[in-house]
Amino acid sequence: MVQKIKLSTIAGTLGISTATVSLALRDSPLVAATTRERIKDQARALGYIYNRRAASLRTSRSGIIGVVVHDIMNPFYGEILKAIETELDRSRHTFILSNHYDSVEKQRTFIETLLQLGGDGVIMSPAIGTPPEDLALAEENGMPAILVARSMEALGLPTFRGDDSYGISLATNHLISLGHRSIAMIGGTDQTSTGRDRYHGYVNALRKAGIEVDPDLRIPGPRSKQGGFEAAVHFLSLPQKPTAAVCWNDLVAIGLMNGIARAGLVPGKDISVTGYDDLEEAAIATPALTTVWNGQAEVGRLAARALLDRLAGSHEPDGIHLIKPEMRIRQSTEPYRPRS
Amino acid sequence: MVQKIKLSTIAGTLGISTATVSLALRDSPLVAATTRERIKDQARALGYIYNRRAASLRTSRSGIIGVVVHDIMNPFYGEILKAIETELDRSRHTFILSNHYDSVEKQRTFIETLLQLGGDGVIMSPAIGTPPEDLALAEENGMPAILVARSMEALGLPTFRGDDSYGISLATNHLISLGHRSIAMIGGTDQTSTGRDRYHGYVNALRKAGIEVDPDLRIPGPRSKQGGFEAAVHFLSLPQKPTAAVCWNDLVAIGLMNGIARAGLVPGKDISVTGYDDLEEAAIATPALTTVWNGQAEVGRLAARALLDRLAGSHEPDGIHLIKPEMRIRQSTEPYRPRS
DNA sequence: CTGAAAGCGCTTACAG
DNA sequence: CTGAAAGCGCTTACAG
Repeated sequence: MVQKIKLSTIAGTLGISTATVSLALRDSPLVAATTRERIKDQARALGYIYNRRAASLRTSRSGIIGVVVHDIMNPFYGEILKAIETELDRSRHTFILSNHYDSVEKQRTFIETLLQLGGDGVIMSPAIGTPPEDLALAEENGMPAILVARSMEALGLPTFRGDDSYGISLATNHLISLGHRSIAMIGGTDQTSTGRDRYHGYVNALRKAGIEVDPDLRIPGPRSKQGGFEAAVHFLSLPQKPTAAVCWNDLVAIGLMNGIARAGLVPGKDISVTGYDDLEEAAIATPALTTVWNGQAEVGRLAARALLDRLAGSHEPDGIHLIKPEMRIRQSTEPYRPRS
Repeated sequence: MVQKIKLSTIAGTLGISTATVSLALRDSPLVAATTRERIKDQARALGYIYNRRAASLRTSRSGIIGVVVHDIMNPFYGEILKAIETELDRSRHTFILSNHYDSVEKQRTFIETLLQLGGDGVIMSPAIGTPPEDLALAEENGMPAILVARSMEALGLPTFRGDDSYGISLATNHLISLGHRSIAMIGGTDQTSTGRDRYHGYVNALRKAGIEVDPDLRIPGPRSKQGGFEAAVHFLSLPQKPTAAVCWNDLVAIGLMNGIARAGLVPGKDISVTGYDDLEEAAIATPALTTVWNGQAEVGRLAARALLDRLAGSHEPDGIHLIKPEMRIRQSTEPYRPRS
């Protein structure tokens, strides 16, 4: 590295002040167009690199937005992130990403780091067990927070997610309408709002159809392909011999179908399976997965817009914004027929 | 937000200088242990937030490391990233992630942003068509770069990736040893070093076994599940009726198997399929995928370590470090039998 | 072991 | 339309 080029270097070589250079580089109308061009050319020629930390120290805005979710390798979050990225790119913000893996400490460390870097805002899907103070920390230090996919009732922060209770009832009703009566629910946890909502949606749909709810038909836990795959053994050995499974999400459904196939049964034919989310992958699974579109791209896009609007000064109403899920019927569900 | 707490606030309330506070908060032995504790307690009590931009402006180190790959939603990169994250977390570095989607402009913007933020270093899998100047830009401005998964011969930067030519020959030889003679290669591109190496490895393995290479058995392009799925139609209609397919990666292989199943054939039985990478998902695919372990976690871990070592002053030898791939035989490959 | 002072590279009133 | 000067919040020699 040679010697650092800074504003004053440009100003010096051109015989003008740093104030004018600073203004010109940010396209201020206060600087004459010709001067502006001369300055920009010189900056380019010298290989000038704008020092954002200096600027940020002065203005106390950094252009950095933090995003923290459970796991970016989970395509559900991946699809949300992609939408956030698209929206943020457009407004020239830099985003810093982190997984919390549901560790409250890892999440808090991330929020602190973001504050230290002068983050302008944060979009997060809070870790299980997040104490409200951890989110309040952000807001108290002038860093607005927006929630996606999971709610935190205590704080009334702007939140964007799907209507889980309604969505899961769509899947359950679809199976009921095909004649299924013994329907298991695979995966999820009572520790998140999403988990509770989906289980209630499933229970309510069964009750409305006059089907007795058998708690043994619930296999909580799985949230991944691996989890769904492993749950197949448990599912297939249930004495009630369920003919259908409502899965926590597409990953669990695909894993479960793989496990069912491994056991010699045909998913779709022998056992009807529904997913949740409608990941890109759902349509090309074998059999193609019947699932519930959960609006990941919408969630990401709206959350990013809400944050940008807030940073621009407009104050949208807080509270939960629910995206309405939609049924996607494919080949993994078929009319009821008894299991041998 | 209330009024900002800074070093001088702490110093003021305690009646000492900011120099002492600064030293104490970073555990300098220059400050007496009792003073240090008193200062730390006060910092905590006041809710002090360290201002990294100010510190970074002064020290010209930021603790930020950039990582840019083709697409973080691709589990191949996801597994590399997870290993990088683990290694970087340990040394209290913050990492900024970006996709370039093989857009040279998006990649350059990212490098520039990183320089503006004072990034300490960057780990990247360069976009197709990256001009050497773009990487030189980083080095020239004092930001060391480490390459993963893809090479850029021109610059001699430290590079960590699998030995593609050797790895693909493992898969090809495995199929040959099962008696297959008509073996297609699905996916990949000649525009990356990886793509060229894998195709050559496949061609060489066939030649060594005395099998004539038929260029029509190559279906270049696919790199995703969707791509593999769509390629199935083309593959199944090849007049040569190949009985096996060496796939560009696990995603293509899984997609291809889904496509084969959709067409009424049984992947593994009717058509043997190999993947590449050994993603977590390979083992639970149906049938379980025979593939080549490509050492993603190793690549990520070693690249992160190499960068941290360089930042700590030690200068490892540049050049390409190849991870040796290993065969993972599962159920998607079986002995040859003619196609009807 | 602790303090006074300069300086990192910007931006922003304030003058002219 | 342009310039001189202060200040953002740290860290680091340098004194004592």
